[in-house]
Amino acid sequence: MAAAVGIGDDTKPTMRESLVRAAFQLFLERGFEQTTIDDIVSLAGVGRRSFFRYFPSKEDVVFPDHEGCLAEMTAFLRAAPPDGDPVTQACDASRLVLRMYAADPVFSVQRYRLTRQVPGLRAHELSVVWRYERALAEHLRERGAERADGALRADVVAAAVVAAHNHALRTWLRAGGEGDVQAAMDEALGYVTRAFSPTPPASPGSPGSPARSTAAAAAVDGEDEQVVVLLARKGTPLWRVVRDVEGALGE
Amino acid sequence: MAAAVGIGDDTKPTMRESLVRAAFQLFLERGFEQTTIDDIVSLAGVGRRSFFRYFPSKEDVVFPDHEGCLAEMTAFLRAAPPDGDPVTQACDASRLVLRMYAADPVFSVQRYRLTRQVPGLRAHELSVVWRYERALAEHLRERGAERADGALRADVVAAAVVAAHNHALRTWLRAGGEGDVQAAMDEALGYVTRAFSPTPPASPGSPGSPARSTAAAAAVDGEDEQVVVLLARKGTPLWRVVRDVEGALGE
DNA sequence: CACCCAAATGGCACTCAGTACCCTCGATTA
DNA sequence: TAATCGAGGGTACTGAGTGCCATTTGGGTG
Repeated sequence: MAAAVGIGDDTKPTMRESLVRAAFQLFLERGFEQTTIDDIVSLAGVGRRSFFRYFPSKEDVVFPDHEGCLAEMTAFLRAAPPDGDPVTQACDASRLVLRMYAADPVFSVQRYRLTRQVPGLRAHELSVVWRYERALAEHLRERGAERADGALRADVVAAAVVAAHNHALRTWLRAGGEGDVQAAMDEALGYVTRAFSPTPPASPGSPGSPARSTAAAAAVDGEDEQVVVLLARKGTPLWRVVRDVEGALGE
Repeated sequence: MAAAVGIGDDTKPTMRESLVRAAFQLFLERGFEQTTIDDIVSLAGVGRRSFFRYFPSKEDVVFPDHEGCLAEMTAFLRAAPPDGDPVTQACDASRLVLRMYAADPVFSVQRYRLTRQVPGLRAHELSVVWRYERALAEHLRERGAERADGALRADVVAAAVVAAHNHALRTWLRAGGEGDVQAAMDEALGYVTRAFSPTPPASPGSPGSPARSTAAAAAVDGEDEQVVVLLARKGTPLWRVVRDVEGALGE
């Protein structure tokens, strides 16, 4: 998943990149509403019709990578081991989204400031976030179907995970992208998992069942501690690595 | 707060009521997107300009009473006793919103079916719900400022309350407005209050505390392809593995 | 090289939401 | 009666988004 705006890329930028770059330049220097589609496409030097081939609406150009990120997240959830803790998996899925933001802090902060002051963008962001939340809730519902209140719990936990995620993320964005997002996210998600873990989960390093060895990852019993060895080609999709290593780590 | 559409009201309907009535008639018989503002105002027998005097957008006519309901809720929260339990107050505030829906089940069900199948309306509803959630979060933050994690907790609890509210409400709406909403709402909100009760289920060995220094990853150039070797203790939190391996994988 | 095909792009015209501005009408009041 | 004021109506405009068709581009293939 290349950076949102292909800075430092000496190859000819794609149409998407040109449009995003032109749009953000204008949005930042004169505002979202004060910028028309015609302004964007004329700065990018492309036809007006092309804009709507790449972005269904003016708002979508502000979130150019969310469609792919959502797909990545659903793939991650689908590939999650059925015997793992669904809440933990949901948290890990939300960390996947955080990665996208953290990959380009400057861009993320610019976008945050934009969406904060443009009501139309805030509304659009809500519908984006809503899709993540639905994906999490669906996963939790499927994996927690044995509970009597499974559907309710799924909705509530998904909302809580998203809220914690947004809290940590926005605190970081408000601070201009300075500081340790990961740590803040860990704390926020930890708060959620603590609230929704009726049975205190086994502490890390539990001498549990032997790990199932996958094609890529395997557990090995060392002298005094078990370790996991993972081999993966460079460029392997992260979710695939995660899936393979997750079982071996034994939760 | 009078019913949304003044049925059985023998006085001359106000402009608002005429517009809402005409709009819903057309939305239900030919769909939201297939209905233009001109259609609505000509059916209502008023000028086109008048529509936008009463509703800032076409979507707003579908939620004619939310502005007042939100004001009612914020007033309720502001008037809540300072020594009460903020979470309980937030739940009660959400019950206030439920009352608005339950006051006119037919209208609520019609609107639900409409918003479910029109993306634009769903997006608009999200921004409406978002304002309720912000109001709850603000209240929780103000009333729970003594906690260290007050702001995080406020966001998470507000999201959980709203999610529980929506779960119960939508289940009822999906069933056509039949059954006891109040009971379902009590159960849903009870689930949230239990999860965030003043005495949390203190879980020893909390999963939030990350194990230190457990994973390491490095990229190695092989004969014909690069591979990544990962070593990790069993039980290492998955997110930590992800963090360590993602750099090595080189995107 | 000529040709062709398919995808990508550009151009044009159109619908419709939303806004700015001004007009009319009727009721109240100085 | 004149001045005022508020509710509503009318007109024209901007700009987002769409459908349709022409044009270009970049391979293959004879």
